[in-house]
Amino acid sequence: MSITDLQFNIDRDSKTPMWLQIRNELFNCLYRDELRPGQLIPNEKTLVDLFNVSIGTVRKAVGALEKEGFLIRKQGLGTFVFQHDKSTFHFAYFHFALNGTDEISYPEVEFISFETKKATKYEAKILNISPGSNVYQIFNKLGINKKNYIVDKIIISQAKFPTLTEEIFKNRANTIYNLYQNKFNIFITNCSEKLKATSADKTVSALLNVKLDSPILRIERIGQTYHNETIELRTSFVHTDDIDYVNTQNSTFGDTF
Amino acid sequence: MSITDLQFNIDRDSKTPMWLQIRNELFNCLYRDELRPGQLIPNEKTLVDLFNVSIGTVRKAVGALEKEGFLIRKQGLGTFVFQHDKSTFHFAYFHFALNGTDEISYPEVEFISFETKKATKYEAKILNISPGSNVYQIFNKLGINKKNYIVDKIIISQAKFPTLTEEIFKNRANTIYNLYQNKFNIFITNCSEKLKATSADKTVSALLNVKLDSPILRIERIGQTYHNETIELRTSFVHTDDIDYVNTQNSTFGDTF
DNA sequence: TATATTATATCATATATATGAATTTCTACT
DNA sequence: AGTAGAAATTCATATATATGATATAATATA
Repeated sequence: MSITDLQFNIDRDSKTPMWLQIRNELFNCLYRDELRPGQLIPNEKTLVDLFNVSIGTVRKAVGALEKEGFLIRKQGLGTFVFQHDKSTFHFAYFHFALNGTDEISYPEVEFISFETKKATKYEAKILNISPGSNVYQIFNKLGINKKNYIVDKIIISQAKFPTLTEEIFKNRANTIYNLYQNKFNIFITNCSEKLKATSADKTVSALLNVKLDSPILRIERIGQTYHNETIELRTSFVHTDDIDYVNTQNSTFGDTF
Repeated sequence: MSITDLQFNIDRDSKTPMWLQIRNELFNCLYRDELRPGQLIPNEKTLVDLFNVSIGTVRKAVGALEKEGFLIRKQGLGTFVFQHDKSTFHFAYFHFALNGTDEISYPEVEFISFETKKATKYEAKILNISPGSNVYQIFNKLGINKKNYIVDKIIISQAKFPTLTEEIFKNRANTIYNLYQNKFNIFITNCSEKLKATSADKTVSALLNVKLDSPILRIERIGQTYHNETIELRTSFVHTDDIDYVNTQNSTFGDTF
């Protein structure tokens, strides 16, 4: 079933503009997986025929999804569905820069452990699963320039990744989100992070080679899909003596929609 | 001298698109102060005549500046230059939410102190002034629901705010950025923040009523103008037991330009 | 005077169309 | 086989125009 076989209903008398209706229809195709990450979407002329509108209206709809980050337009080539990748990961999700610099460098990732355990009450609440159901708990160390600064604890529901094993996780050739996307058909579209200052407990101090009770930046990131289904709870413990968490607002402010 | 009297040169043969040239000309008007915060800019028809292009091209240029946050379009009313205000401040610059919630509430600000001192080497470097030149150092306490969580230290160059006094600062009716904007003609357009975990020193522990060496989130924010001239160095010390620093990426990612 | 109606100004949506730029694919030539 | 050039595909820019939606201002009416 190709997208070009689908029937779309654009209500010309609706109070919601046609371009927005088209944007929503295309968005639905994305999360219903009728358009998959990396895939080429139909060209503008085809979309014009499909939706029976003018090309300007199609361009406005596609432009909105491009601005939101779901589509990537390439002149002379076509429009593609965004996919997680080493190149795209970078700016979107990694917020650390070495002291004194503003450059965000790509982190080195080192696997620590992979285990199955029962979800805590809090984890279950966040992941919207029953307390006590199985989750994978994965630890990684992240570093820059051969020095480790970050311990990552990932919690994901086993039910959503039934075939995941330590081997598959360790042997992935790309980013973790790319693994979710390509092997499990789960596409993380938005993240929100909550930051706190804490101090190093025994585990963290050992892994990061810092003193017990050293100041540690604790980041809790929630990764969600198109319809805000929470997939991943990732807690980072960061030793910030040599690196900063960087957050830049480029313009005065910006409502997405 | 009104903007409508100015002469604009749009090169129709340039490789940079006309809409971008117009966007840049309008942006220049903004930072040259020919269009001031809150001001109504010429309507689309006038801009069409001014730049001698079609209305679609004008709309694309204005749309870009709107997306960047510099202009605010209001249907039926006109297009205005963004201004700092209590209502706009909110989402753009205050990143804290009470534990368990995602709502970012408006903080209560309490003045602590205002003094003139010599810039440290680091402050001078950030503010691009000579070490030892005069700066104002201003302390504030910020709270949510009558409880104080944040101490803010503001450093600004005296040379850029020659007439600023403690009285003027304390008696402002609006936000601090609004004061810069309206009384000193200095408009902060972009901020970048660097976060670290530290621990409470004597001053901070006293002001926030926490134990010495408690974990403290330290945020260094640099506020800049249109051309990235650094105006303000603001360091926040945050007691994060009850509040989180929240950072949300709404879509996969987003290049502004 | 207070309120409802009408007119006006301004941005928003939508169509139709033409030309340009970037990329890939095809084709002909050496 | 390899390369250069032409053709085709696709998105980007730009113009012209018509109609709609929204907010304010002006006017008429009770």
